[in-house]
Amino acid sequence: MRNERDAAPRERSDFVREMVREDLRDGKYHEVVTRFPPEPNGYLHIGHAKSVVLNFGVAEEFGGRCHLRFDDTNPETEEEEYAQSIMRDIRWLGYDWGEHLYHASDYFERFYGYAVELVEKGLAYVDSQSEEEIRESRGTVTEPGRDSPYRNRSVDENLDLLGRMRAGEFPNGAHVLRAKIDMSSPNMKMRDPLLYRIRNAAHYRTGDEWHIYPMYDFAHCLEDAIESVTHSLCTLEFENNRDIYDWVLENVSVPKPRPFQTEFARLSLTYTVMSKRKLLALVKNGRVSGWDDPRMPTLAGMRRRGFTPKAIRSFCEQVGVAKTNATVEVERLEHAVRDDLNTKAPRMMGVLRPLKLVVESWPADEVEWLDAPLWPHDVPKEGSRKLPFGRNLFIERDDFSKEPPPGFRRLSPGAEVRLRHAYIVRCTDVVEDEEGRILEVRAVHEPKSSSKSGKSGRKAKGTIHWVCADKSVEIPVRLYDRLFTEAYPEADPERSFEEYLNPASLETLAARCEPALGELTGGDHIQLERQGFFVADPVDAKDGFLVLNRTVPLRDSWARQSTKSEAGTRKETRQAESNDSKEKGVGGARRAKAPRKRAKDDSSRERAALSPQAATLRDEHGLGDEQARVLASRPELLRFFHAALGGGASPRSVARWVVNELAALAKDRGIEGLAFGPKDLGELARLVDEGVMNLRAARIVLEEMALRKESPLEVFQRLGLQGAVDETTLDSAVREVLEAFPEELARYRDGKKGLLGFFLGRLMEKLGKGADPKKTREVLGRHLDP
RNA sequence: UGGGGAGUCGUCUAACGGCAGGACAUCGGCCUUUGAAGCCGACUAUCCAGGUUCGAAUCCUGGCUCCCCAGCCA
Repeated sequence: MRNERDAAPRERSDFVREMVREDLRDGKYHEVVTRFPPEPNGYLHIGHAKSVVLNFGVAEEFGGRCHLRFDDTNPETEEEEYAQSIMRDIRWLGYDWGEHLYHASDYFERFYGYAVELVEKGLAYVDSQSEEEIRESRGTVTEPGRDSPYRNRSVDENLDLLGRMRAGEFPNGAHVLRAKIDMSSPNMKMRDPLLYRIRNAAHYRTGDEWHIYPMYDFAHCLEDAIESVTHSLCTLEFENNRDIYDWVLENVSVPKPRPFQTEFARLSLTYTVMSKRKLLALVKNGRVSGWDDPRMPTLAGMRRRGFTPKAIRSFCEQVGVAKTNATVEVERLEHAVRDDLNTKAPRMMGVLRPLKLVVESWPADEVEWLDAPLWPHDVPKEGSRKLPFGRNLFIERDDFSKEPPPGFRRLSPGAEVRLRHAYIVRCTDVVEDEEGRILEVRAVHEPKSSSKSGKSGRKAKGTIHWVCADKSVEIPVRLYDRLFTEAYPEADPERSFEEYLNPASLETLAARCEPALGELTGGDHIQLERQGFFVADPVDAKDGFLVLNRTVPLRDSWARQSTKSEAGTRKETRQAESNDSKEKGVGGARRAKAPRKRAKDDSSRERAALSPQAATLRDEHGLGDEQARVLASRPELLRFFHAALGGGASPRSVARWVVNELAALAKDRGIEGLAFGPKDLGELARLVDEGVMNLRAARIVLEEMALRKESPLEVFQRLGLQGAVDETTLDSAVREVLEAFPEELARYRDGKKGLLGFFLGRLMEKLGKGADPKKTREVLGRHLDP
């Protein structure tokens, strides 16, 4: 039943959803509760959007719910304004937490109760060392820490101190509450982590009620447990914190079933930075106009930039969820934006850098109002606007060239071009000033080529946009580009990311636009044909004032092509340099690449010679080098090997089972957790040696044996693995399989030999678990290549 | 050099011992009153080395590289 290839496309899945599905199936939970837990100390960015989409998405798909919970445990950085912006952004993205809005600060009293519980159990203590002493006695990653002199205070003293900390009797830093775990734990996070610190500061919600505030590691797991969260999804850097998460929940009385933490990779994007700290720095240093500057990767910025919630959501879904640290190319986001806007943004015309075009054949005082559709032929939407045409027009400076490069399909002396939605014109003259700057272009129009006359029989090789000079409106336009010049602005540890700010990330111009543009209101999306998608800035749109922000330019294969041919002469040199620059390039684009290549060289070294013990093992028992090496280095496997010997199987086969199969099984359960012993394994090896069962069947048997105490032969018989298949049944089975997959067969005969495995797989399925793969393959081979 | 994670086209991501697939990017072509969109095609990948297996991206062993952890931040 693996023929999903022809079935409906598999629903989008990832390791998180798979885990949730299993948990539900296994009855670990009966409902799914996730949460999005921002700290209100900054604005949400596209990285948070990934988490929002994941958490709300998973909850929705499994019929559960997702909580919005403010993780507001640090009074010094958090503000109501941030909380408001976060809620606004999540709603804008299209998600609704319903009644499930929570605050860690609402749980402060309960946290305190749990702290008291830990103290009473002797699992937490008040430490009165200075911050410095605590840091110093924590040890390093390679050296264990030392116990605090206050570690063994009595429960009563701890309780007393903790109560007075709460009451505000001490200055900041005088004491902390710590969990009593293990100062020599290899996991730094488990070296008596801090649970509470004194902060004599006003909290934006609880005011002066508290003088102690819980730390993340103490609070977060409790928040999840209190809310009956099932799947606590967080980013990879919290992997080390998972041990404390579990420790706390195992040691206090929280509702069951308790939540479990799972980590996934946070989102990084090229040409930007994504940490709140760095974004805050950009704001504070005035590098951008604020958190909602359209160049910022914040949701507020993207909204002003004209990105749509739908685009951001589908982008997040497309990049997927995994555990690999990865940086997504910003082009992917841009693609999602264009894809959405393509069917949502009506088309209009505006000239960014105007050049006067005089249609000499058109009467000076005559204006024709054309009817121009708002949508291209492939967007199934109705609607049009009135577009004035006259003698004096503006066209884009880039759309005229006195000496056109090859392939130029726009206006040039003597050449014809179509004016979008209007007439074909031919350039008759160019007016320049003394320095050769082009002042205006003159042309004549072809009256019979009007767009409204349908197929006029005339074709121009290109089409350009334009506006009527007298009837146009001037609108300020902001052209946004990437905020940084480097794909990985944080890659160089020697330099600040701010050194890579793109000086040209914002260009403001006064565009000449067709009259319909004047009707726009804040938040409206449009496409300026041939240029890009734009949005009427929703923040600056006040009192009838209008500014257009360029959301994203259109793809421009001409620009790509022309820069390429411009650089044509340099091409060879660049090619020659490319190896060199790849090695030392500043661009982090290659930063993961270079080391990878190096790895290849390093590991192709000869492997160290066999140890004396391994050599003895090999010679005494006739083992392979690899088998001997593994056995010699794993005492528990070696013991098992020796104990399994003597049952009649060849030492080499026994070694094979021990080294390959036993090692794998013992990985999760441990050798002691296995239901079989050395003798059983030896017997299995013998049965294979003697041809009673084939290797494939034996592996299935072994898996069963690991779970339940049962002899190899018993399992073998119980599962009906004796697959003595005679030639004729084999033959007809092969025929049937080949007939069932005619397409694959054709491709195989066409040279796609990899399909042999595909057929064999199907065959083995058909023949049952006991079938002998060698024999089956032989017969299959005869049919495939007669 | 302690512990915890991760390595699949340029980029992101699938394949749960059986056809290395998709998307973005790139490059061609078709179409075109947007050099857009759309359509068609091409290109390029399993970190390395051994081993097990009829068959390995997947299992075993070893190595390499990258990320995270020594805040009274989250």
